[in-house]
Amino acid sequence: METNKNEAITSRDIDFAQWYTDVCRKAELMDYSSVKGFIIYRPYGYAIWEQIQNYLNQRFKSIGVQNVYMPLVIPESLFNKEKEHVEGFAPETLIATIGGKSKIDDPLIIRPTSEVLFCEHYAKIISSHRDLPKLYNQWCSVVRWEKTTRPFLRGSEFLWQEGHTIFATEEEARDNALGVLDIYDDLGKDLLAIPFVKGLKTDKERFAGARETYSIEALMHDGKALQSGTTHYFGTGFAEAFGIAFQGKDNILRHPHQASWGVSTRLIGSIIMVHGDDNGLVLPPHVAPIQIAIIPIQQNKDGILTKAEDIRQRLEKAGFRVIVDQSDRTPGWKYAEYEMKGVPLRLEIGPRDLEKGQVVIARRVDGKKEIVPDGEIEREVGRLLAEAHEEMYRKAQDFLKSHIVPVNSVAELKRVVDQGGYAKMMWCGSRECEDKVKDLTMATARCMPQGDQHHFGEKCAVCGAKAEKVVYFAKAY
RNA sequence: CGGGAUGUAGCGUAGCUUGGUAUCGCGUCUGCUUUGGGAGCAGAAGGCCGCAGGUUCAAAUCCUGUCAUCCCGACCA
Repeated sequence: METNKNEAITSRDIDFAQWYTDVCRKAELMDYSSVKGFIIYRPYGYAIWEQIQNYLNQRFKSIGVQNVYMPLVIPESLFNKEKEHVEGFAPETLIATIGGKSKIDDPLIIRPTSEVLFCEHYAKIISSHRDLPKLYNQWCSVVRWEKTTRPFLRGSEFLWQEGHTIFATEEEARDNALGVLDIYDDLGKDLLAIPFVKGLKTDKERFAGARETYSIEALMHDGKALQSGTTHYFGTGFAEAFGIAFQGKDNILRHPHQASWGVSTRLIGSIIMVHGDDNGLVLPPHVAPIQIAIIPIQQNKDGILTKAEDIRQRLEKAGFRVIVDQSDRTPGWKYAEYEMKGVPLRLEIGPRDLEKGQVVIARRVDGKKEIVPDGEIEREVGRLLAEAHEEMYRKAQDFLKSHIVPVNSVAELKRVVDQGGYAKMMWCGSRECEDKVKDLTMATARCMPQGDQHHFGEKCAVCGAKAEKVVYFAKAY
């Protein structure tokens, strides 16, 4: 069941939202299901997620994280234990009230996040300082009954990882939250070719139940920000609510400190909207499920397919993800198809190439073609993929940097965010000023960035009081 | 959850005002010829007209409800 590729996708500049939807469907990343907000992750889209999982599993394990799996459902009575947390999620929970044919007395919440399940478990298994720390993570899906949904960006169900860690001291827990934030930042640099702004969330934007929330924020091509991952320091609030305590070496009973952190399939949305162009998806080489698509030209002629297959095997042996498209579509059709799907490199092999002992390699990121001698294919593919990653990261970083603009008034801020990008503002830290900006401009405080807290003014750009923080505002998804 | 739009074959659509059993293009299948930027010819298959009620001799068409998708707001990864 192929969809029709002949119709051009909507141009980004004409209708960015429509372009996004077109790419999601025509690149075969997902399909809609019959229930609002629940999407089908098709093989090509899921394979991108698997690359992200592989990277993070490796990084998580290097800091001592263990994978676990918690139940899908949470009894409502358990969920209600931490007050702020409940209030944060209550409006968007899906609840099961019937089991078999009988009514369930304590209704079961389909997890919107699993804090309370981890806490309940931790309360049982932690009693001594010897039981700490615990660094658990789970890969699962969660359900939040969303009003507006968009593929990958906001779904009623989405896939994610949620890490829930617990430590003896505040310092360790906060270090964990910050350390994983750095891992997420590396994920952007190493895998996704996406530069993030990372920093501390304002109190208003903080996660329900957390003491501190940190986030990585990506800037989409249309100038809107997308929160792409969060980490939280919880303090001892959950531990107190759930009765988690440990006896220290000093024989005193204490509550441990917790952190949690997660990224979701929303990252796929980030990849699409940061790198994509009017020809479709552009995948960063390290997440691309297919890194090289080999297109045989006049494939019925002697030796062409044999050569293509030989090259495929050589590249696979060298560690690349590669396919040969032997279907009987025309070469032009295949070019367009793999461009739509964002495959980083296309390798053409035809009679002329065979004769001269060479191939043609075209890069998705800029369309440039190179002629490569047969004997150098493995090496050149490695170089071209590395260059493509660098090029994509550099382009995204240039775009990000040129869209962070310091402002000294709400009027200036509005101009910046209306045009697209981050307005960088000095802020007194009050909720009133934050709310006022949102009311007047539709922009929200994305974060107070790490590494960009150099004060460039004395006064809050909203109220004129003494400025405490540098904060970035943007319109967000 | 408010405002607007739309659901007809895998995709895009005509038909709806004025009820009579669904049009066209692409895709799919078969065969031959093709192949360096979305191939050509010939033949074929494919439809609970989103779903559920109602009106009627008769409903894609009229009425009611419902579900989903898209866009714009309010709320959130």
